[in-house]
Amino acid sequence: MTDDENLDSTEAEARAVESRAEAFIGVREARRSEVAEDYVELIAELIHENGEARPVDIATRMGVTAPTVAKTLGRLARDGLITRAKYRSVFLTEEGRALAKECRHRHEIVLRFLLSLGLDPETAERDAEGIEHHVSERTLALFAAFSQRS
Amino acid sequence: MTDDENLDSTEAEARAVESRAEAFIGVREARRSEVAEDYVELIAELIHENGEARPVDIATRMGVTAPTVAKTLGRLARDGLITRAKYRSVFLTEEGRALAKECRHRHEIVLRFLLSLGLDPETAERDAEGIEHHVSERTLALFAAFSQRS
DNA sequence: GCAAAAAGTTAGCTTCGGCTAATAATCATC
DNA sequence: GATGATTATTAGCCGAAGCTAACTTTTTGC
Ligand SMILES: [Mn+2]
Ligand SMILES: [Mn+2]
Ligand SMILES: [Mn+2]
Ligand SMILES: [Mn+2]
Repeated sequence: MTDDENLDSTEAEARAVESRAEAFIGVREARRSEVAEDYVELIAELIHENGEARPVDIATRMGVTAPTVAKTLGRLARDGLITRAKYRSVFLTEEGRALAKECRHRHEIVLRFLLSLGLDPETAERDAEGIEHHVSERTLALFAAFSQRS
Repeated sequence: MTDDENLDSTEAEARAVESRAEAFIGVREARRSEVAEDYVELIAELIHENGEARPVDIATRMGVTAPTVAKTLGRLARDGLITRAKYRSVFLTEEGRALAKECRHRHEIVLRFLLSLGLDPETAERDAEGIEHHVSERTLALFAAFSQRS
């Protein structure tokens, strides 16, 4: 093996390592918004169906306790996704509404895709709830195209 | 609307809420093992390729700092997935090896599936790294079948 | 309109998974 | 085999996201 080859393979290896690290970094970044995404999506749905989004309804649907919801809503408010008044229901900001819409759209595409693959609705819903947060724009487009075509 | 209808729709609604909550609970549970899964998978790969898994190599590939690796390895050891001696490389336990094998298998199926859908390799690797942790056995089987067939 | 139930909040605890700074051990090189 | 570079560990910080217990406010039903 020449020195040149050695250098080349070392550099190629370095690029591979770097690119792998970037994948993990990207996943960690996606992870950071998962909870916020699920909350705004659910809040939008509750407002649409019930006229309002009450913490108690968020809690039962998310399968967490009321204090957990309270704390999370605090973060959402801090991040400009919702507004709220003490002991009152929650409202989405413009930004929150935009995020909710985007999340609902993504959720539906992923769900439809899994269903069109032949998955049962229960499992499809369960898997979609997790997968939706880790699907790039490109993948989403491929999912949508597949469901359409099939 | 009769009382009966009212009761029925209320109970159906309650079941829907319950099932939704279970989906979120399932996703949260999957989330709890994501880091461990990625680590054992990587450790197995490093041992296979380099003969040993050094914290520094784990760190560069995961895109985190050395202390983060040290702390995570502590949890993996506590959970019986690895063994280690101070200032030495890491080894997988029987259980760790089993988990690594399972994760590698799942990772490959998800990756191949995304590639066979027509996704570019870079994005496929990135998305697979996140999606793999949220794919049920059933979905995995469908993914595998699809890649096979196409 | 009051009492009980339901809903919401607050305080305080836990674990996880990230970080920096400082220290310690190992390895490589001369 | 000393020493400088690399690698590993420890201590200590932080925020997210869960929980229980205790308290307050609002809503409901008589
Ligand atoms: Mn989700
Ligand atoms: Mn969703
Ligand atoms: Mn992964
Ligand atoms: Mn993986």
